[in-house]
Amino acid sequence: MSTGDLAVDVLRRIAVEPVTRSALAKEMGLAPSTISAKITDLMAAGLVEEGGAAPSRGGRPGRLLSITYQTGRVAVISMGAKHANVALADLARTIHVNTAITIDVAQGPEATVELIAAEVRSLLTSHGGELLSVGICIPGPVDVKRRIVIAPSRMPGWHNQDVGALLEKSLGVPAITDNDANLAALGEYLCRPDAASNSITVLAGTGVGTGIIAGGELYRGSTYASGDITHTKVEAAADRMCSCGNRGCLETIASGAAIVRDLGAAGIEVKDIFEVLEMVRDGDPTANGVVREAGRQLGLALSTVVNFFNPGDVYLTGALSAASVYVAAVRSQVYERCLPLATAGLRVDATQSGNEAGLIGAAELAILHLLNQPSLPARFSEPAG
Amino acid sequence: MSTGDLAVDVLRRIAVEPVTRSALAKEMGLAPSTISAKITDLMAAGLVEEGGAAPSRGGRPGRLLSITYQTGRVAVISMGAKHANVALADLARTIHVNTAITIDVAQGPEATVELIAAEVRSLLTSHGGELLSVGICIPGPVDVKRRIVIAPSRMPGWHNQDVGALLEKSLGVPAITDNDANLAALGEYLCRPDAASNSITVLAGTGVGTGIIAGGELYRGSTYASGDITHTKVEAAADRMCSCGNRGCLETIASGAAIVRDLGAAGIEVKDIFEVLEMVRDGDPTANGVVREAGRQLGLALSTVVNFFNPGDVYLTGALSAASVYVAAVRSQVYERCLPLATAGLRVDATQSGNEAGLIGAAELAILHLLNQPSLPARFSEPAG
DNA sequence: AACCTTTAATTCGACATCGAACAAAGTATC
DNA sequence: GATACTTTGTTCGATGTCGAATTAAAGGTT
Repeated sequence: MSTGDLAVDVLRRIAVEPVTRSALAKEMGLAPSTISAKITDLMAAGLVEEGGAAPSRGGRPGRLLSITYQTGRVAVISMGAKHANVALADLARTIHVNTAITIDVAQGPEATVELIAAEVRSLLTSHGGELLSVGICIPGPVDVKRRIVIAPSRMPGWHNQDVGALLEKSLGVPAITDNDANLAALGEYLCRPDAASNSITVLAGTGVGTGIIAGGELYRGSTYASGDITHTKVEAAADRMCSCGNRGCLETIASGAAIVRDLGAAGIEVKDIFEVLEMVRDGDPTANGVVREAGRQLGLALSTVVNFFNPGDVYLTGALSAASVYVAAVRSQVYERCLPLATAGLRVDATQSGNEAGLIGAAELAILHLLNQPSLPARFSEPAG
Repeated sequence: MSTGDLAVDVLRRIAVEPVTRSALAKEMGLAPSTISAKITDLMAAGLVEEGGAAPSRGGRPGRLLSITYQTGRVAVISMGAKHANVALADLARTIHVNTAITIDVAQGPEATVELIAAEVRSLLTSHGGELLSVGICIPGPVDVKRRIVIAPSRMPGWHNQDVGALLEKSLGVPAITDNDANLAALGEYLCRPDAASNSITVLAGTGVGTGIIAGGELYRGSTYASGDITHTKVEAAADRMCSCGNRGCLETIASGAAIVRDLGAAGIEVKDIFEVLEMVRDGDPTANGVVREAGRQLGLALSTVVNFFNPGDVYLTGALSAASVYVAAVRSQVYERCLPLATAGLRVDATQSGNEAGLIGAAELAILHLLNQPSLPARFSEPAG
């Protein structure tokens, strides 16, 4: 993810970890003189400072550069229908605190955002740091350009709402909004040093969504609707009616909601998908079977889009990705069903981010958004409060 | 499709149609001074010359620029198993001649390429022009980087063959090779002034393949295998065995080969898909029904990838796209099956290029390849032989 | 200790692009 | 037909990037 602004890219890289000028030049493929010039500017602006010397590698040791402003924080939020994760990250996208709060989207945007903003303020008070920017993952389509939620099936009353504006009003810093699966895809891509430049990230929790990375960039489609696979037709769901009006959709058989429903039909009453996952961990055979079957059906649907999109990696995130039977079922179906050329070198892997991929992606976009604000240097050069 | 080389982009634009400097600057979003500098260089190299004056638009009239070397031709070839189209295009990608010859891929690469090269030489003799470059569409996967054909199911004996090298050896000019559906997608994208930046192009002839444009660039996937939808599972094909080893693949019901087979099973013996299309034009009810059903099944499979990829446009090319029942069937299924957000603003349209999209895409890549050769200016400034 | 090798960082000239100002060559208006 | 206006194209200074040469600061060798 290049920002187009070289100074911003350099600053971001320095924020991740102190580095020397020559390391920056090599990593970013730029001339040493170019890096030197940028560093001179950034130091003059008070954004970067020289630290100690890097260990010599047989020659003159380099001088480590680090960002001056270390207490800046971005608040990142992952919204569900009943819960939200609220976290604080630094400019290197490292998450420092991550708390879960209870919300209810049915209460509407204003009340919900206020609950979230209160938690952000509480975290800042207890953990310190100055808030610079906010990013939020929405479980529904988001028109990123106009920054509004579009027809979210699981969030009635949120259509056309500008959640970013509500957050900005309450917290007083710039905010960005995007779909949860998109941000999970971005986060997973950023987390992995060896990530393929084309990947599909599945977010499997109560619902199932996917995010797409194409050519190393987040791909959102022509109407911000990309990544839907829940309405792929699968034979095993042929007789089930879907909320979309058709029959046989994946959603009716492979989502967390469907798993809960199926267990209920089998006489096992469970509250939510987390309870199911506990049963799976405890070795309950019925729960295990239902989760495995959901994984098989997802794998079946995924094989279609893998054949079409030919990604190098498929990442599984969300609550269900914690169940190894689920991951194994998806993987075996994808490898069995896809064409040999599509599976050559294909990796199907559960998230390595402890299900923080969405938050990391949100942090990335929030930081980029912040650094693209015209008034940036002033904010940054303020001493920490 | 930007080449990264500004001079090349400017030259390409001038080749399309004489333009003035200021029009170039506006179209390409560059400063007038930048264009002036480039034009000075290109004129010094003998590649561009000033023609007459453009009509005044209320002020000083512009001076039209055109390319000096107007007789340069690229040969573009579209290969099938039994036929090939061999054509000559100019630097503006306009196709001047297009002939069909009989080949047989079973004869192997050397013999087949020699037949094609002979036709290219014959066209040059009869129509004039100097050959600058060659591009060829292959009905199978092509590793563009290593420039070899990979495991083409319809071309046994061509695995790992470098068709480009054979063409270069025979014709003595640079050659490029790519998959036919990829080039059709590129050609269709280039043909349409209002093309969406994300599109799926279906090439439906004897087989069915798709090419993908993502963010205005041709997308080829991680192993050059992108665009396969023929192994999507469709209910109507549930009992049919596919060459891939699974059952229920789209290919067994919606391809030209399947249509021919189905008509045979219904007691109507036909030679190939072109014969079927003639019957459809003549109003044969059985042929009509089979083609319509094939379109419905393709539309069903397409709806899955449209939901996933959320393109702005879907283009139908290949022999079957000439049948309006086929196009209508695809369109109705896509609109019926896809999510409202994915079909908002979605266009599903038959090719407008008279099935020359693949050739146009091949011309594009061949010209870019040519212009990126280090020895370019010398070649171009030679007077026409 | 003197010298060579290796790596780090800067200096400086070349080049591409931009934007603003300017010159050129028409049309429109009175 | 004089003047104002409009559009085209060039000139010129500023900026950003590159690459080669140079300086800086270590470690290793004899």
